[in-house]
Amino acid sequence: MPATTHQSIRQSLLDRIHSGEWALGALIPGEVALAEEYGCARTTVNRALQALADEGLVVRRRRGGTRVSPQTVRTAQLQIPLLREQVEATGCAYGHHITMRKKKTPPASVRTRLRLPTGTKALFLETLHLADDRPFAFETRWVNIQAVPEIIDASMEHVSANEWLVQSVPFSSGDVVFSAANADLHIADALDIAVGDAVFVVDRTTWLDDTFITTMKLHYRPGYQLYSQL
Amino acid sequence: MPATTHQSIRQSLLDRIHSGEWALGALIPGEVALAEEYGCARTTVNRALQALADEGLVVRRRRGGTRVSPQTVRTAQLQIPLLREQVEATGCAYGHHITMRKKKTPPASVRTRLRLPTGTKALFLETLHLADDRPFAFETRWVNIQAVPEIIDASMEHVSANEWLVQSVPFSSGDVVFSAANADLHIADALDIAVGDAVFVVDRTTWLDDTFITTMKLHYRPGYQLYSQL
DNA sequence: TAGTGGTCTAGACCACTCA
DNA sequence: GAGTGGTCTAGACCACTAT
Repeated sequence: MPATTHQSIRQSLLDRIHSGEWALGALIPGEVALAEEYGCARTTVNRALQALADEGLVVRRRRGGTRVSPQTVRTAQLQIPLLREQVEATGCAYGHHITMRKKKTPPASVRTRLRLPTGTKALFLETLHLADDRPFAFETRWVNIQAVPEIIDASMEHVSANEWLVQSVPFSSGDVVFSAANADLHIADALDIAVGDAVFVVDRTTWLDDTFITTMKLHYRPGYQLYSQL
Repeated sequence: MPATTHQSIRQSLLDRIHSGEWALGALIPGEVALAEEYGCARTTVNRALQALADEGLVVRRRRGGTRVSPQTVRTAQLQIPLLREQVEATGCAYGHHITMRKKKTPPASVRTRLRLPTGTKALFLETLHLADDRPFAFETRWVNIQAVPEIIDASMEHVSANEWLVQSVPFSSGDVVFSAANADLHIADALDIAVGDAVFVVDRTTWLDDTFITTMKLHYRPGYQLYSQL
């Protein structure tokens, strides 16, 4: 006897979509009909369909009913784990080196993007992340001292700046940009690779309401892959 | 007077987290307490907290209560739009060229990964995607003819293989891998760039239950960025 | 074992939008 | 105007787990 939980109904509906019972773009029976078919309350069916809608698998409109999403492209969930976890997941020992740490005035390009007043100083950090003592990723970071004054006194010996911030400061919004670049001399030197080697680059900036918290740029050693399930 | 909708409660709870009322890792009042505070049914509070839990902002455990997630790293939602949409979003006209299309036996490396029986033929496609008639991305793709026989007769003049598949065939699971690579001669030639230039690479494979549907590899022209909100 | 979240129900009203 | 999804409520029982 099948349980009539919203999860089991979600799965059943999913199966029926995959089986071809409802083609891409086709109309699905209404909530009341499905509730009767499954022998449960409409609320329960609603919840199952809501879940599918959140995942982008169906499209719902009042009066228009529920349709199977006409396109199969979905949004991928990206994990973005801590660097330490990424390294440890490969079975290597994680370590890091702070190669630079100083208060200074950010260049105009950075300052305007972060909406900092002219003349403001920010904390600049360069960190080399290691896997089994070999370079894994090179990080450059700006931190807003006004927003996170505690960071000045934080010891970064055992916990990287990334990890310290993630465990200490909330943020309300942020963005990530992924790209590929040829290593310049500075990067190549830090990662111990050849100039021109293709490196995977991640740019991340976070905000708390309208105050800038931190921005970072990560250069991964060649061979790095970012994996995601659909 | 504030409406007591699950959305407004979600927002209010979010604000209280951002304001520091509840620090990272701190315990949030129980559902009954919050329901009383907001003057609504527990179900409504539950829904708001569920939403925050789905987004990874809070962690909930029976008997243990609800806590603000101790780490601010969240999962990013990646859009993965159609190439045509990516191109048109930049204000350019989209076009594509199929530079190769033939049935052939995939190499062992591909065959085993896709769990195809030895000797099986599959459809191999090479497509050049254009923005304003200039190369934008180069795609190589394998399609399982057994799973998608209709593709043999599909005209690809006006709709790319990518788009045709996305609009015609559902899938139940898939994976995406992002990486960076130096362009080899073949890629450089197709994209009209120099050998060694860093290209952004996307690998995507989709399945319907346990049958392989298609796998593709996309090489983007230098300068391409993948953007995502946190 | 007690307290928390997880879930289902039955009923109700509302908001949107298609015909 | 009618039919669909969107949502809230009040109550109930269950499942897990910290103490």
